[in-house]
Amino acid sequence: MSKEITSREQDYSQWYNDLVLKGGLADYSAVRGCMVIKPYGFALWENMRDVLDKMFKDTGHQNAYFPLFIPKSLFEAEEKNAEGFAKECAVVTHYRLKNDTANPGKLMVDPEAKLEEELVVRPTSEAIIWNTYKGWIQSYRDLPILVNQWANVVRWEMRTRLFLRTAEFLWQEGHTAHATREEAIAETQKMLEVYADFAENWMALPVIRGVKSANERFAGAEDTYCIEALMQDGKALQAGTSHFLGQNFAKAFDVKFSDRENKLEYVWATSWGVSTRLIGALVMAHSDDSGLVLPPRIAPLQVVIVPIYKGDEQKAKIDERVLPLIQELKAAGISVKYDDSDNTRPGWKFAEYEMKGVPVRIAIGARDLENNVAEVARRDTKEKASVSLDGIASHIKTLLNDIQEQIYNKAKAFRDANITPVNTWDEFVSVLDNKSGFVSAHWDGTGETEEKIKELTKATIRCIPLDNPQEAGTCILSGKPSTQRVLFARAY
RNA sequence: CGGGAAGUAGCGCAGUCCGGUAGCGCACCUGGUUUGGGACCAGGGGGUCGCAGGUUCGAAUCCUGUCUUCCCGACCA
Repeated sequence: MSKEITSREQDYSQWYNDLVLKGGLADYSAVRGCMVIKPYGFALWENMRDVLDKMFKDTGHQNAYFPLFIPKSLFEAEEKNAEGFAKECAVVTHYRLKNDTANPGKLMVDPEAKLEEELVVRPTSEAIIWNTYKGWIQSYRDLPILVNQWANVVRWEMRTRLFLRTAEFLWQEGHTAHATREEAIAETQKMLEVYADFAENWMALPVIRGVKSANERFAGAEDTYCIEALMQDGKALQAGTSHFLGQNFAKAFDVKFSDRENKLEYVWATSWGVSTRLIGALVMAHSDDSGLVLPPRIAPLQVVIVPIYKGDEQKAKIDERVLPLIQELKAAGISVKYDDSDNTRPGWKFAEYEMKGVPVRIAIGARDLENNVAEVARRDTKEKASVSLDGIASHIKTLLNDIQEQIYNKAKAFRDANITPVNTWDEFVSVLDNKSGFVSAHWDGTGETEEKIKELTKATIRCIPLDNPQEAGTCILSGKPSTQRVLFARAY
């Protein structure tokens, strides 16, 4: 089967779909808007999950698990949050099916099994968690509560895209409770930094740390912090969010604690999450027209070895040299696969592993053995080099680190080259239409202006960068005075 | 949810207008030759034509409904 990939230039959306499908990450399913994550894609997610999970635990968090279903009355308790999600909630109304007597062999919803109270399938878990926290918290001695859960959530999206926006997706959601405002804000910022660290150092994805405008804020939050990444087509993608929830949920669920002076106070809250959407970001940030390009630190498979031989005798000699090499690489903590299957030829394997984004390929043939070398090819640049078999394991280890760094540097150079400061409306529109990427511009700080800009250009404020330099200027649309630039972009 | 397109073997497609034995390439199986960028020869298997109704002697083909996907829009943390 030939697996041609649509080029980015020809059709960026189709290129993305081709990569996800042909790279073996995911498949469509029989359920509208829901995808099947295939073993290779799930292995990638597991690697990401494991790293993040360790980071959460290293910062004092513990995992727990809360129910998938949320009684409607709990869900609606925090009004803004409920309102924000209401339009995309799946709702369970019945608990039983029965045989359809009018239609033999078919089932129907049993009208007598209607639920007394409908259950909302969680689009996020603040409600059920804060309802639970009420029972866990009495005194300041019970705080902080630092809990995370790995879960699936459902948001009934109108238009879905593999990994980027699906009706059901996997994520983690951290939910913490604190005695003071300051501590909660510090937690929000700390977790944002964990996300940024993960994105940059593991996914090789440069991100901008920032705060959302009021319009883009999480429903029910006082402040939403985010990391924003730039894709190769110049569109921005929100890669993670961390919310300072103030006392909104504590008030909605009546969660109070006695402080040291025995005064009753409402608890301060945060929540933060990243999802399988990160896989979409990974694909779009690094890959090329030959397939996926995965950063070595989270690639499901770091090295593939392809033998090239004529006849069993040569194959045996190659095995003799390769098997110890595999042990050596594994001992160095490198994941490796020896693809000596005989049903495809080397050229096919080369193309296949390029499609799957395996960072390093080693090809070994009879000629190489004579010269005590192997051909080492790196996926990111497709450069090939002849490398001595003596000490090749340490060479590979260095190479993997180098690839990780190069991928990051390349993405960062692209990102930095696509943050364009503008001072006039004409420039603003022109950059969005002709260059795209982030546009750094003055904004008067009002929701009305932001909304108007969105209507006119489809660009939204992605974030107000943290540590943003303050400078006097005038809003590109309204001309009103502004104290700082913010980042606009068209986004996923 | 609106507009457009598509669904026929695992994948990519032809056949549909004009109803009459379901085809091609790749993949798969067997045997052989091969193996440094998607090998070749010979033989072989596999499809209730997305699903459900309808029209007809007869439906992949015509009609109705429905599901899934893609593109564009609306919506979206």
